[in-house]
Amino acid sequence: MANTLLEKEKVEATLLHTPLLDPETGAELPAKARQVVEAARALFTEQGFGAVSMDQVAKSAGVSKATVYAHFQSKEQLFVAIVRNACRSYAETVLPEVRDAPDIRTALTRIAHAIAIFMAAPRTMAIYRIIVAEGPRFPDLARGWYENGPRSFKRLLTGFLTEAVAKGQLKIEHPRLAAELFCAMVRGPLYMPVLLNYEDPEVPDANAVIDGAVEMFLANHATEKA
Amino acid sequence: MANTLLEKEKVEATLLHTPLLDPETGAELPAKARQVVEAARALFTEQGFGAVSMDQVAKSAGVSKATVYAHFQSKEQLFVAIVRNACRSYAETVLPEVRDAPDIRTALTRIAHAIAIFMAAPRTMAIYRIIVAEGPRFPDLARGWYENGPRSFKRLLTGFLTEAVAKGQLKIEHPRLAAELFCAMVRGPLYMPVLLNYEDPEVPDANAVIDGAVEMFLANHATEKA
DNA sequence: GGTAAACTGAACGGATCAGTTCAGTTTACG
DNA sequence: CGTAAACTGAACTGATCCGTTCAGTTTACC
Repeated sequence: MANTLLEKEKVEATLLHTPLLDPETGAELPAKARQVVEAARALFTEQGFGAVSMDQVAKSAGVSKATVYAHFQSKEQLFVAIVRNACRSYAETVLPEVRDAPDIRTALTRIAHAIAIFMAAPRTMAIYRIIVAEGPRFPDLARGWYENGPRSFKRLLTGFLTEAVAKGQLKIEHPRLAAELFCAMVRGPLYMPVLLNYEDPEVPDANAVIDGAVEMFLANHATEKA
Repeated sequence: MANTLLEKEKVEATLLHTPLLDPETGAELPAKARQVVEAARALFTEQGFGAVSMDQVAKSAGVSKATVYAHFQSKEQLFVAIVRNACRSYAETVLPEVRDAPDIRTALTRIAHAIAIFMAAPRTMAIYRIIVAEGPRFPDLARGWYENGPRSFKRLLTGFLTEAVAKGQLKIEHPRLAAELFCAMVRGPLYMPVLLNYEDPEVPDANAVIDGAVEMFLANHATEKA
């Protein structure tokens, strides 16, 4: 399975170390506000937005409720702050490391690995779950998440594929479509069990999915020399 | 785009005409209970489980709240009844019509169409949204939905592919994996905009996705004679 | 050390909601 | 017609929760 430059730890570290920013001012959040955001993120992702009370958030953050409301106008605003911070793009950290892969198959496999690891991260799924659940109530938020997350990643992947075509490593008529299909092949079979917390023994395991997706992709897009 | 035996109307009709059954006894629900389920389904799928009160359900069903509780133990039980009924498998109605397709490419295209139409149905997405949102609170329910819905469909598709292999129309090493990848390619790019109610102009349209998926699939799995 | 800001904790208002109760009305049916 | 079941509507309980208030305490900083 080759060693992947994109270990699980590295991806998760990236997710954890993004500093918390105020979405309005762009400044870093003060300490107490950070505590609140961290606690609320843990609670919301565990139990959902509706199921968590602000008293719980305050208690779990080790802070008085008055302090919570001193930093965040409302429960909704707190939620917005969480998602805004959580979806700041991981994508940039994934693709550059892949550019120096020995061949295109290896590169694609690494990308697929990165997608799979990212998808399987509980935090990713938790945020996704909340976005899906509360999307109708926060349309702007859902849109922001989508643009910073999935769309941003697919743009980068499209760019990568386009470059590979220019280098003669691949032949692709519609790179954007190809990027969509590739992502979908890796993500599709793997995310549902994580989302529902239910391991379906019939679903092929991650490595089989990754290899299958790369195989399928190359069957359609490889150039002769590969 | 060829005429599809699987028109949107037919799929939706199938979804609408499945009779409402009591998940416990299997008997048909009495009239008032049906009203409640229908009203609750409309409200839940529109506003989500948490945002709808039982008073709203009763009012919208044209029924007293006491009657609601005469038929359903609790809000949770009502929800269970809704999802159980909603996910009774649509899959069986989709695949048989495809068996007499003139060639494998046409068959795959029709299947892809059916997936796309089903995915795009607001009712499908609404149920999915609730399953995702409330899954942690109703693990059994989420599992039941998954088994009756996605898994059941993929099993049928796997069977279809296996038959096609036996007939020499396709060559596939792992039919189950192939089924997963095919589904994912069609569904992946198309469902997010519906889910978030946000049309991303960068995402290829449904026909492009369907054709692209079929193309990719056949590039890997077509036999020489195709 | 002193001042201003941030924070605490506890209480409280106002509102919503799940689920119950019940006396009275409608419906189904023999 | 008469009876039993189903249903109504409205009030009520008990609980939760968001968000506010405020007197008192801690913290940061000059």
